Amino acid sequence: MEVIFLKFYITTPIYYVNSDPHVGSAYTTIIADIIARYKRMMGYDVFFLTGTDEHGQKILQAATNAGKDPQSFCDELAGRFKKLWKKLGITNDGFIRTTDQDHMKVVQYFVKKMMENGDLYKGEYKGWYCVPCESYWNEEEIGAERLCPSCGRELKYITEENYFFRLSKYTDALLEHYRNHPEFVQPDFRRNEMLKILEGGLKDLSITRTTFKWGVPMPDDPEHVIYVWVDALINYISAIGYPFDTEKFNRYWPADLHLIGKEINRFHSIVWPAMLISVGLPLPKTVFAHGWLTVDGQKISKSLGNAIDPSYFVEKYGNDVLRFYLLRDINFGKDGDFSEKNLVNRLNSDLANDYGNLLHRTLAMLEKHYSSVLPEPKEHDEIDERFKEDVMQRVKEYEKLMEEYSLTQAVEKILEILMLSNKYFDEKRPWILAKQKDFSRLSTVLYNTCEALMKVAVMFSPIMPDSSREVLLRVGFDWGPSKELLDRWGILKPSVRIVHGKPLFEKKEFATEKKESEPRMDDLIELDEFKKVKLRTAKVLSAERVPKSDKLLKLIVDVGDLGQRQIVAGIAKYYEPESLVGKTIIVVVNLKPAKLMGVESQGMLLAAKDSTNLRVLTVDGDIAPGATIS
RNA sequence: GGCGGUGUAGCUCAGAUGGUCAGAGCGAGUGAUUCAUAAUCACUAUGUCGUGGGUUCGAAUCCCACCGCCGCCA
Repeated sequence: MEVIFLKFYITTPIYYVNSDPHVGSAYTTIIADIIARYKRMMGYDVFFLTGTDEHGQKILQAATNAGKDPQSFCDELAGRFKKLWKKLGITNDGFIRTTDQDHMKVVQYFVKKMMENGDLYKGEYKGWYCVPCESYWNEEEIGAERLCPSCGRELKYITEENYFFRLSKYTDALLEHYRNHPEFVQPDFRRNEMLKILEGGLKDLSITRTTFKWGVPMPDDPEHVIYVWVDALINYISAIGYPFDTEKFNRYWPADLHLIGKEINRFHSIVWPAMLISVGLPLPKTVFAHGWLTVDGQKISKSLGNAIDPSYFVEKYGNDVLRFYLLRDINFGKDGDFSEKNLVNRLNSDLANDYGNLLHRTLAMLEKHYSSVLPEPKEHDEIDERFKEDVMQRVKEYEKLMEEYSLTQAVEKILEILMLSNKYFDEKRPWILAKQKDFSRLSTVLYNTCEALMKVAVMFSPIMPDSSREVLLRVGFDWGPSKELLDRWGILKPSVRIVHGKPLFEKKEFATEKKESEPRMDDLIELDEFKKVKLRTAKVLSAERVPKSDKLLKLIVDVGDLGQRQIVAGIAKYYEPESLVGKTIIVVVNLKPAKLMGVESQGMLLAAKDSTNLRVLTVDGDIAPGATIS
């Protein structure tokens, strides 16, 4: 009889250690962790791998700049990644470094095998090369400036003898695989991009370098160092024992999911599979290329200084909140914007209000009316039954969505349960039942709400492990989340002791105060937008108070070729009408007319205001009324 | 330059095969309620479904053109 065993091998990219980890790498790793935890909960034997990519010219450069030898530089950076993952609650089973001796041996073994299979040949490369990017560029790609299309730096024309991988040979095999395995590359729009490349035919790939030494030496030809990407990709199999620990390797390979960012899709969806075919290994089941994060609408970049340190958010809001926010607010797969303001919104409304408060109000009543002992549900009606069905339906949908990596949609199902539960609670009015001493119905309401909350905590547990554990403890569980807890209604044992406890999530305020002199990047406007505002100089011909208003003055101004305008302005507290006459002021002339206290205003004058005073803007010296301002 | 995608309420976005598809959440407003973390529940969107044409009895949904943004490739 065949024993069915469920395994799940998931990987993140190995991160390039030329700088500290930022939200981008944290995002990928957190998502992978969520999937890994989910699969474990569902009973899979999970192997979750992450690690660091430590070879190549750029690392060498970064190490040199830091005044360190490359290995100790890498050791330090790899340590920082490990530390951050620990802080983020990442449950990786392996951490691979490409400078591990074991890994380097496997790379050589792998490349040798490609060679034996006739997939490598020595060729001469002539052309433009970007040293920092370790990339070759075609003449057509670089333009007249001869700058690197990727980093913008100067290119060198070089002639180099390299080993090439016969990537072109695998075009058809890959196309075939794409056709037979529509789930191979996700999301589907990424798959289509790769298909287009394949349909255009592949070129052979240069896979060694001779200009530096920081890498894995080519077997039997140590003048050559293996291209960093080839080195890096092999991590996915070297980390699980290929080719020496066959038991472990056969257990986990092929990978179920390579989770990556969209920028490295081509290496994972074309180059890597071709390499695997070359040595006769099965291909990973799915490559999922997620989108990029922007921060407050801006691309993450060092020059903008917005490369956020994820630790900041963990310390300020807690790990659960950060993880929840990333899944909830950034539609997994697409690009999305990371903003602290939205994070606080989600924390307050979804977590503190809908989730934490529901738990709190439920447990408070149990404490008060049942001395913190979960009662047995008694009388029930069609509302109770419908509630159970609605919840269980969401549970099933959640499982389905998680399976297909629709993570954001899966979270929405959990939140739907919370909304249903709050609604159920309000419909049933347990506080009224308590006053009426209707314990037969009160017990049912409180039990059902607890059961729903337990399910929510279980569903949330891959995403928010800490708070989920807390909720489970409070409703009387001292063991971890598992699939069984989701399978049917009525898991909670009556008579178990519950714990009321403190609010689960504390609300936060997001300080929006900004220095006006320091506009944030997201406040910037296009020149076009500014140009929409038509400003002119205007000479004040007359000024008088608007009757029955202590704020408004009515001015008649001369705007040169635009004639005279009547402007109503709220400056009466700061100016005597007559003192304005004769002044040349600045007015907006294309503002929609508006009526203030029944008086039409055909424009707006500009004024500067601080906490105590207001002064009308004027011009420096004489200029004709109606002069344009730009 | 080629190919692909996208443009829907203030914000973030859902809207197979054209006909309750004009929606959800957040924010805002009104009401209810008081068990609870000023929480919850109900009700409220006159949105040119980017613009202009076309096909059709009928289009956010199909076709063409244009504008904007994005991606992949070159």
